Amino acid sequence: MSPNPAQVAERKDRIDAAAIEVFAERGFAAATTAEIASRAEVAEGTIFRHYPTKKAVLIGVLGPLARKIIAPLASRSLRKVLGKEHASLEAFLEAVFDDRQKLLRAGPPILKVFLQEASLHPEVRELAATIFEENIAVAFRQALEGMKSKGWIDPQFDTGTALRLIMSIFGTYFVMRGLLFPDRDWDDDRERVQMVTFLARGLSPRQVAQ
Amino acid sequence: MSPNPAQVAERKDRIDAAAIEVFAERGFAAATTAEIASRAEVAEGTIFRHYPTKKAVLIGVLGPLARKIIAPLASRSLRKVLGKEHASLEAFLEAVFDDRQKLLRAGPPILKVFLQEASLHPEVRELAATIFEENIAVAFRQALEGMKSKGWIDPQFDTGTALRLIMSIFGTYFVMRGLLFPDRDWDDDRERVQMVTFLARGLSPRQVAQ
Amino acid sequence: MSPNPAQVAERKDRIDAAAIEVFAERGFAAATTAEIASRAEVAEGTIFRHYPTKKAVLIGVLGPLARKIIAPLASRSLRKVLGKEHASLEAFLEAVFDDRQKLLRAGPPILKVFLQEASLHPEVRELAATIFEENIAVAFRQALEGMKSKGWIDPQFDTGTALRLIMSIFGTYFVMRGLLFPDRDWDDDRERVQMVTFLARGLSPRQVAQ
Amino acid sequence: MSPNPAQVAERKDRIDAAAIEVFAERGFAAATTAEIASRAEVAEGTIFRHYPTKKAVLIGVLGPLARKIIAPLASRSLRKVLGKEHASLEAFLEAVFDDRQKLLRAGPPILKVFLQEASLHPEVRELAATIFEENIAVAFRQALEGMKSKGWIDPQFDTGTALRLIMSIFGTYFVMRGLLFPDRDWDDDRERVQMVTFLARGLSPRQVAQ
DNA sequence: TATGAATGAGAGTTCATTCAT
DNA sequence: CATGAATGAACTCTCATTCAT
Repeated sequence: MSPNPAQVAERKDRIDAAAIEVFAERGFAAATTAEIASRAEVAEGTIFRHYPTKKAVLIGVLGPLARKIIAPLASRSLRKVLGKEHASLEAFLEAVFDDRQKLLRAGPPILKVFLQEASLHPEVRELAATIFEENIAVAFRQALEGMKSKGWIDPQFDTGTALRLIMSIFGTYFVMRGLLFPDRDWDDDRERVQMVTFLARGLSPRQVAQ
Repeated sequence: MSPNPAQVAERKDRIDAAAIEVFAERGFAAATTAEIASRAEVAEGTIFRHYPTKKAVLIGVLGPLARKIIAPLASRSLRKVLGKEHASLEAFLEAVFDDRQKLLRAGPPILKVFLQEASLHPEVRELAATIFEENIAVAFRQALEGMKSKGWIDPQFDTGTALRLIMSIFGTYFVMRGLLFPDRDWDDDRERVQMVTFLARGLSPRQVAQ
Repeated sequence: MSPNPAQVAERKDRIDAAAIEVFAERGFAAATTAEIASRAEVAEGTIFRHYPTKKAVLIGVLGPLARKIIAPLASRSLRKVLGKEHASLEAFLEAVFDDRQKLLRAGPPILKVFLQEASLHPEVRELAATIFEENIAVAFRQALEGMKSKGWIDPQFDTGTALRLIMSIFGTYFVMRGLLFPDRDWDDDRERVQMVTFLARGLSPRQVAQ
Repeated sequence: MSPNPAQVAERKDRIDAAAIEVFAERGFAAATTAEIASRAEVAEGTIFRHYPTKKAVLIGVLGPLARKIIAPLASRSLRKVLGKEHASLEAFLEAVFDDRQKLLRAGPPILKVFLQEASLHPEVRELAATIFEENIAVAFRQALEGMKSKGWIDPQFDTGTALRLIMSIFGTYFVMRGLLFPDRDWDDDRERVQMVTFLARGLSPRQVAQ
């Protein structure tokens, strides 16, 4: 009974997608529900049948969509990372980089929204932290622990810190490369080599001169 | 009331300071000229005698203020970095870290504004890039070149890349520590040691067993 | 779902009852069809199968419901008033007061709606006038005429005026007591005595010193 | 400095007057700020420089305006009532009636608003009670006490009750006559005589047959 | 007949900007 | 140059009403 549930869901999906787009382009505060509605090809009032306020759109769209996009990609990544026996720390890091890059090509607008709004809305911050923790950090730390015991990573580094170091290098690169200065000349391969070399060298125990 | 130039300038300074504060707290789009005016203890109309639009306030306040705050601190930092002969790459990196940390304690609101608005306004992005380039990057690269020739940094790293690697590690730490999760437990000393160790090891040429 | 006529009627009754409730609480303009629907446990659209517009709900609900609630109570009252031979004007007025009070305890929401909307909607005004006229005034006037001929009521008072005088005193008391200031301390018995004494004395022919 | 304060005040007065008008015609909930603005010949935004919300317009306009209209008239009335030595209770009541009637011709819209909104908004209710108490009731009760001691009013009536009885009779008449059924045929003089006779007779001590 | 998602006109409110003083 | 009241366009949100199911 009542309008086709599939259509209802499809409409909500269109609203969510449009919202992410507009939030990414304009930022939350400058985004208007009118524009979201028009991109979703939906009446403005329809948005408010699905979310009580504009802010609820932000929160309600970020969580589920992030899980839909990040979770599957993250688990693919982790299968690579954990499943395969990597030949070396470098090989592991290369795999991580490549995977992250694919992830970014899949869902950049939502990531932009996270970056833009995190410092303004504590809810977004916590959401991002939770999603990261659940989908990435846990398994990643496990992998790093494994490498510590193999002697690939210096045990003097706290696992959490090591994770942050890796993420700092790759994350900053992706943010600059993809969001801030996409028009600069980037030599991805060259940068990747240097980052991986640097990370591997930095994390591995000091080669004692023997 | 009075065209006294000193008063006029002082008023403008109050507007600028108030603007930065409000932009940092609410973000550009959610900031209101009314709040800026009230914090500056100035009539709303007065803002528009100094800037034609709200956006002009953002741009016009970011540049000069950034130069006023960042330039002096940056040059102090560079004098330390370039003037002193550091005993090692680690010593250099430690000095950089400590200096950056002081800088952040001095002017966090303006930095928050840069971070928040960079992805939304190309002008801000370019401004930040220019300021960084002029005040930090040039001299910093010089220092890095010097270390390359001393054999402290592996010449396989492009100087620009090396700079970005260092900034990635420290920058990400400061953003997380100061802006995103200031309430988590942070052991600054422990983290600093690990970051410096990691950076030094990662950048220095591989210790060839000899 | 089912065109079962009993269910249909029952649903309509639920809508009517819910409508009166909500109109009484919020006033017609601030009442929403959504709230009426939810209290009636009916879909919002269902309301519009029974009434073409929200205003039609008001009008269409007030008349029949008023007749259902007021008419029976009023006729009970009139039987008391007309049927019994009262010992005095006071006794008659006491009976009226007590009866009115019971009536008010039975159907206050609908009366509140009448009071609130009468000044705004001519239809409601006319409806109230008609119901009052048909169910109360006619018989009441008859009773008053009887008392005039018994010499209990001064013939100088027009019967309609006398009716209004009685209704003014009791009505104002009930509105203040029940609707406007229910939280004040009211000594109902004391007030009743005074009102009845006052009314009786005011209406009865001047006691000529004999 | 800044726009002429007299003009500002005049504009606010226009808003207040327009608000009362629209509230009286449509009721608070159905009144729109757009209509108030257009009648006041003011931009809609201007209303919100004077009042934070529409509800604040209601409250903020009712109080001062009521004091402006009711207080002077009430005091005039009271001077008549208290200053003059009335020849009889009837004379007193006639004076009251005439005075009230003038008051009603002066400010009916605002009174309509009070009547309409009192049952919906406790603030309005309290406001009305306060204004009535301060401007009318206190002095009126004094007058009634005086008449009790003169033997014009039966001391068995509580003064507050006597006040209510008088107000019930006159008030109900004015509401029906002016607001609810202005189009009926009303013989004001005839009604006045009857009300005054009725009130005087009802309140005065029973003429003991001697 | 009943449903309830969708609609869109219009509500109250905000705010950058203007301008008479 | 400073003021701050006024503006009105644009915003978020509400709600009676419609209509495919």
